[in-house]
Amino acid sequence: MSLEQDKDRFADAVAEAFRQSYPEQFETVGETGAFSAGEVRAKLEKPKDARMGRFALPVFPYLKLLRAKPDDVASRVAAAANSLLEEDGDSGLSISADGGYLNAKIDQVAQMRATLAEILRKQAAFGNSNDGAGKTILVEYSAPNIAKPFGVGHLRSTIIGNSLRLIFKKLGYHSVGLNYPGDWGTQFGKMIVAFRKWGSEESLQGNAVRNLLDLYVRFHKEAERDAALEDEARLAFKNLEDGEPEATKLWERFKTISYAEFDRIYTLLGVEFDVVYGESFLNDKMNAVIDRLKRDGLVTVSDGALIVDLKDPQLPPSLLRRSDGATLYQTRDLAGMVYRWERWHFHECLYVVGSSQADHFKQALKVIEMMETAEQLPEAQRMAQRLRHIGFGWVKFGGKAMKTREGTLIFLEEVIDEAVKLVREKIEEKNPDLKAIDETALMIGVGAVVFSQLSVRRHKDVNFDWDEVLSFEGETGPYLQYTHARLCSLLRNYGREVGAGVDFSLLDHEEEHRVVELLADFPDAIRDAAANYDSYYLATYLLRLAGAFNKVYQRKDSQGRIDKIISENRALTEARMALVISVVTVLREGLRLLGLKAPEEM
RNA sequence: GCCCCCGUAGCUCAGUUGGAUAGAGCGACGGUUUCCUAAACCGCAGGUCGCAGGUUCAAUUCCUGCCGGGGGUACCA
Repeated sequence: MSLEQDKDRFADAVAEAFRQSYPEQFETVGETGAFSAGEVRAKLEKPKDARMGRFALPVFPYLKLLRAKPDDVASRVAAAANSLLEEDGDSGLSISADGGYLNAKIDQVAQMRATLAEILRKQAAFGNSNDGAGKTILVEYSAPNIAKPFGVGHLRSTIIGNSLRLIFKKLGYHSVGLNYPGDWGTQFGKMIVAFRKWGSEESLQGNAVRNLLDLYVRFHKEAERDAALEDEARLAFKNLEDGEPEATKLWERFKTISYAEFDRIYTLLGVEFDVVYGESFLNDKMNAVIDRLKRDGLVTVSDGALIVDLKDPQLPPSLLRRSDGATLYQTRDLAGMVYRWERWHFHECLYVVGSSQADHFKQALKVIEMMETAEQLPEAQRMAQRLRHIGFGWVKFGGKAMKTREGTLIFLEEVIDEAVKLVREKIEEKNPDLKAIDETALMIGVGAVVFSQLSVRRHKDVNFDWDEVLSFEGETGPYLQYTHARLCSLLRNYGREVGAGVDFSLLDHEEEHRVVELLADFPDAIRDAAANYDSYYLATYLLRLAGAFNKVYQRKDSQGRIDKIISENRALTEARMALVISVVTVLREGLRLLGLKAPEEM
């Protein structure tokens, strides 16, 4: 009997109990009103404390209608519902009235048998669904800028997007991870000007990315004193866009240097993409969009620039072409949206991009919507409602935003190197005999950095704090990995398969029941993460699961001794190992969905 | 000026379409190891939920105003 089925039976019984207990009021609300099973089902919630019940119905919303006190209603309905359930035979479900709530208690053994058997059978496929069958979802993330180093600021988009891509895949979507590096735009005018003025052949050798950054920062510093530099940069970019050979050659070299850097970082992080194309890929696709918008009668000229007036006092116009004829970021994203729609006909297209660009996406979405409305496209051919900006807060350092131009950014590689170094020291101290020490240190160090980006809801700013990122205790990636490693150690020590005839009733401690409840919640945790486009929900779920298991692991008996998982009692040990296997399975799969590795020893 | 996000324990954050005593981690203090990996576990301490109103049986949650922080506000991305 699954949890969902229990909720349905609860709703049926309670709805009927309401009708029997308050027939007069039932007359007034009728069959589909407040006493219907559907209404009851929709009002179910999770009790604050798991001991109160598996799920609960508050009776407060019914008080006005019934003109009665909460305790009276609850106890009356509970009694009626329980006798209804009993008439159906042994149901494993009972209802208690407590403080105005109808708390549902489920037969623990039945629940454990159902949950653990399902996980043992499905293994890593537990939590899979076909929610997304036949649907394509695009996830754009990372999108670093060429000629700039990969800083911790790019980390969030990369980590969140990579995880979302994996989560949607698990839910049965055709999930396409897309990287869209910024390899075009005025910044290249700046780079070209800076390189010609202060750069040299040597700056493209050695630590080229670092040198390019220095040039970029210097440009902005000098431009503060000399405004003419900005004009020079605009001109240089215009030349690049017009295909000037020398500028194009420089641009190609900047690109080669940067892509090599990105690939190294992605390998380090274990991040993958299905499709990669830069902004320049859209260069020959922008005219078509501009022409299309013109035909739709949406384009006007303003101060020499080509714009779409969004007819919204809250939004500035969408700028398609500057007064000098050059295109903009907005133009390219519009062209990209049309391109993606024509190529994939996606169910949804997600842009995992910082919240500071919220207006940019509002504008672009509005333009698409106006375009599709003007063309009177049928619903099935419209994408405006399918485009979604998945914004996230800044990564700050010392309370301030890190900005490339000001040179106040921290290199991601620097952070990872430091984390790995500290992990290595810790392993040498605690587990010096570990064989794959380098690989393990890398998995854990990267895990700490990655998890630090997922432990706060995405729309909030996160403060980059060395001590926090490099902490391996408490609510961290290494905590999850450590719990996983200990579980694996139990499996090695046990060294046998768990047979079919496990007696789950032997798992009779509250701590064990709590773990099973959490295991049963795994599919919901994945759905929550997907529904909110935020892997944070999965991350905190895993922390709860690991915490719950650690309580089992270190539970003490009445004499104050650790009640070990593996003991002389064969049947008990086997039941507990079934639990261990289930937790390992979910923990490993959960970590994978977040983009973390799960070492078996550490 | 206008728009968006944020404001909960000393610090970093949770708080599920409004519900039962506002919860974790870190830090502090006190415990647990003849070791199934102490990167763990237990206990204790710590909050006028920014402020003031309003709606409601019920507000940290919804509405209005104000205060404080951040972001955005057409020829950067």
